[in-house]
Amino acid sequence: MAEKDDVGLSLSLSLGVNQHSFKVNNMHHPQQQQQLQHQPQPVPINHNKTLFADLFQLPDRSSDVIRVIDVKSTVECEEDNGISSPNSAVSSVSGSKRSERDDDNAALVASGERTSCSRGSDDDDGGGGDCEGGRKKLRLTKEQSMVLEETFKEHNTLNPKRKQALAEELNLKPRQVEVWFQNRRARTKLKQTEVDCEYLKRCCENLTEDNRRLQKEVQELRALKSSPQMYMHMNPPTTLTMCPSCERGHSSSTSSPAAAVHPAVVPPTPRKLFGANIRRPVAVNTWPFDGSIPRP
DNA sequence: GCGTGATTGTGGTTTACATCA
DNA sequence: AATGATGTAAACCACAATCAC
Repeated sequence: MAEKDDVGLSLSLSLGVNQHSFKVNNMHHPQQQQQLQHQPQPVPINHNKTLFADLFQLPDRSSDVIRVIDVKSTVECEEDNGISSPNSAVSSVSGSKRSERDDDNAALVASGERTSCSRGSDDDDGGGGDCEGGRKKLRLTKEQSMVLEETFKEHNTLNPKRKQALAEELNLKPRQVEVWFQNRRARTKLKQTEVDCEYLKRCCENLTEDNRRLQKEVQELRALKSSPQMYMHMNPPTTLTMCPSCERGHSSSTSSPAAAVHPAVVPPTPRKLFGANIRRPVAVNTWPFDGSIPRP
């Protein structure tokens, strides 16, 4: 537990959380749902990654390594386990189907019975009284958290079958499992965003520095150009990088026009783009990634 | 104050169904 | 009458924002 959580983040392989573009399993017919459950899970697409890769033309796309943060890096929940037994699951509305929830809520609203405790009909079986005084929150046990966490790592979304199975295994309601996954995704994404932001800041600083240096180089070259004699006696460039946007060579550490003439002298060095000291954060993982993700 | 379970509102997608040319 | 295109409502899921413990 200690090793991965030193900084509260764990880095591993995976895609991120954002998966707007893949909401596939919403069939209402039992038959179709059944079929769906046997289909491979839709592979979420990380837009953050796309953004980075496209914006900065990351060289490393093949690996599709992104940072994914382990929000709940501290799976080691507090030791207050006594608070939460699976059976204390007084919270949550009904089952996994929104229609049920909506119907419940709608019914409550319609009958004017809706209070701050918006628990649905799930608690029909004796939970009705738990509501008084606002919603109560259960605390998942260490075991429940661990199982959820593991499942989340395998895949950060749920299909109905998995949800049901998890709920049964953990003695929770499907809705609770669903909510846990939603919150987990949201908080993972939040952490991811923070890391991305930090990363972008550093990229920006480095690019600014590079820009400053290149401007200086341009000035020097212009000066040289105005004195042809010196121009002829210049040494060849020692390093050269390819400008990713215009695909023309740029001398990066020497100032010679020759660099622009022979851009392929040195292969482009991706690190140049971000500066040598910046390493792009690695994706925090949530599920295994085989690299075969279709891109939009 | 923070972590986290739960709620609410919203948007996107798919399907079934009705209507029309 | 059969058929394909189109519009619409319903159901579902995921997400963002927020509440509350």
